Amino acid sequence: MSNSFEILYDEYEGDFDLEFTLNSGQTSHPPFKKLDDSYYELVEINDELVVIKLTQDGLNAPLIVEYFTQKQDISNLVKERIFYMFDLNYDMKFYNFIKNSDELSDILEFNRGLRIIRAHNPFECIISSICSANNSIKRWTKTIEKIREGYGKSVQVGEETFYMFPTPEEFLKISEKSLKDLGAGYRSSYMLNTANLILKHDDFNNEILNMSYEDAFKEVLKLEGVGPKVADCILLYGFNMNKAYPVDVWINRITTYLYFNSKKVSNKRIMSFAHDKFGVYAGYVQLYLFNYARMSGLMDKLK
DNA sequence: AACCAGGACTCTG
DNA sequence: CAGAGTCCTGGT
Repeated sequence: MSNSFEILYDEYEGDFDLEFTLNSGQTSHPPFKKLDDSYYELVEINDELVVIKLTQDGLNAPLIVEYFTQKQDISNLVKERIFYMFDLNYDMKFYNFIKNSDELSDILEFNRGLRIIRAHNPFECIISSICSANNSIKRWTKTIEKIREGYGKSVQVGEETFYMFPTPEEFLKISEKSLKDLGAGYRSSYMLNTANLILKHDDFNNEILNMSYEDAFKEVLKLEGVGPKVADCILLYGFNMNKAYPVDVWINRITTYLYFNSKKVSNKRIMSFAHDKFGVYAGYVQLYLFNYARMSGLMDKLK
């Protein structure tokens, strides 16, 4: 059965544009499935699989939420999940911070309505992030979708089937050869070894969650296939740590363009610069700069 | 058909 | 600590 409700502009902080956000290339998970003018995603709420359908007619328009479930009305829980997923309670001081910066104020306008998308859970985020390393968004998306369709739980609504990312137990049933066949390449063994380690390490997620950003970074870096960039993606999207500033080529290019007069600067220096300069807003600044660098055409010219 | 883009890892200086 | 080569595959 299905239920529905709306989330109105004055219920959340700041601006929100669903479509813009979902298409911004964030590697927390692949884009939601689009059918007609709505976006669908399968989520797990209190051990129950729920298909969520989201519709929004542009920036700050009412977000129409419909969900499909076996049990009764769980609108409160679904709403809570959506607020978490798109960080709808986020800190408005970020807007003021970025608005008052000479280098960043144009970028705020360009990205109006863009939000961080939080991953469904740390495990999915960690494995997906490892798969994103040295990979294109397109190929990464294809691989993750095939992993879901081949090995995750599924729910059917009407004609459509929706898939979860596999749990650690389900994931570890995949052979290395199968993962390679799905396009994960040499990352396959990293993904499997890390999944195995997390499954054996009892309370891994809670331990990370209770650490400072700095300690968590060092800990996640120990996982196979996780370097500085992937570590920061995991902490930002999977563990809600907003100090993370994942530095990929795009972030390196635009940060050096804006703050280092386009000189060559190592990723390591970019990271520590961002921590000093942006503090707790680093994660959002990264998202806004990344999207701007990809979408504005500016970086293509500079290349 | 050769070459490049995209991060992590490993080895070397 | 920095720099270089290798890994896989889709794109030119």
